[in-house]
Amino acid sequence: MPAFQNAFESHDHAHCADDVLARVRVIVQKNKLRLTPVRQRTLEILLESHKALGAYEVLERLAAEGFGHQPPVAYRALDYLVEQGLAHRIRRLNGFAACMYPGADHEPAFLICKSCDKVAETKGSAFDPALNQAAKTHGFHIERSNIEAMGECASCKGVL
Amino acid sequence: MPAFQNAFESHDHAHCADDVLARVRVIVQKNKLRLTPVRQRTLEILLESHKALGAYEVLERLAAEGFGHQPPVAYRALDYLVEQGLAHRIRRLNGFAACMYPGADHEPAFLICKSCDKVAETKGSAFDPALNQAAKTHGFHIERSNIEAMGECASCKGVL
DNA sequence: GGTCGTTATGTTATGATATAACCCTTTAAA
DNA sequence: TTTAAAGGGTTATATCATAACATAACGACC
Repeated sequence: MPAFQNAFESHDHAHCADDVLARVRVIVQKNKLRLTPVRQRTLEILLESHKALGAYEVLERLAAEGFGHQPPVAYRALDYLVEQGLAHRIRRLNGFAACMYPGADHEPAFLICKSCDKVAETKGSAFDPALNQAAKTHGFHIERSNIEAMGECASCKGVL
Repeated sequence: MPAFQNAFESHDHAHCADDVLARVRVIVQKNKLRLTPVRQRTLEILLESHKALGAYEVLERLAAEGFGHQPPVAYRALDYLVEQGLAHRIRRLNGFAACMYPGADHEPAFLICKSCDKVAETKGSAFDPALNQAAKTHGFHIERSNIEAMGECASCKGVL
């Protein structure tokens, strides 16, 4: 498993997505998750691109495919995926993205390209050292953390 | 200037806030910022506590003090402060907090206590090493980044 | 195989957050 | 002192998210 899933370079995306799905299947088995049809499709929709999707975008897709038409349908599926570590919330974009390292139990970090809107995930091995140090010193217990970095990817830099 | 502003321990907050304001005054002078009444008050309101405030909470306060009553009043003041580096947006909380290190040009990192809702800012010296490395390797140019860590502060851990 | 508590999925309605567009006033610079 | 730019107020609306409730599906158990 690579340490960095480069969403920005062109790649065999079908393989890329299938690879994630294959790992998801293992986790589903192992943890006895109930990856129901809505949830499965929601994850697949997220995996179609490396962009973060808003809940309402996902909802549109789900509705078109015969699932419910109301916001909670999408939010529930998305929240479930996030809880199970199969997706992440990208707060800066009010959106969601499939986790590229399902099962790896990591603190996610994201590179977000302001030009093409794509999102790449890195699997940070641990909490940021400086932050971790500060937390330790003052007795703060970190449960979860995430990093969102805005910038521009190589492809877009070349274009502009 | 300390490397970590501990919002969670009891402290002389009036001094703490005044200290920040004093540094802000220097920056305002140096950069010829227009810290108008709404903006100044908005910053002061943020500085009253170590909690992140929603735009509508700020708005209520401003309205009560004779400023405008509509959302853009608060959002404009808050956005200005963020642009000038005098405040930060805490996305996880849909809120804003005064910057504790104005003028220090840093990538902020936050410890957010889930129990008392207070927010402490650390002045990360640079981008997260792992993320920075990934970005470099793939030619991604990071412009801004921030870290938001959820957890529980020492005071709240003691209580629970 | 029924039954029963739990989980899932759908609904309607509403809450919370954020911005667009417009108009007048203030500011600072020519 | 005119004038362009920035500020601050408004109304209206867009966008994002959840509360509360009803029915259906699941799965553990006797």
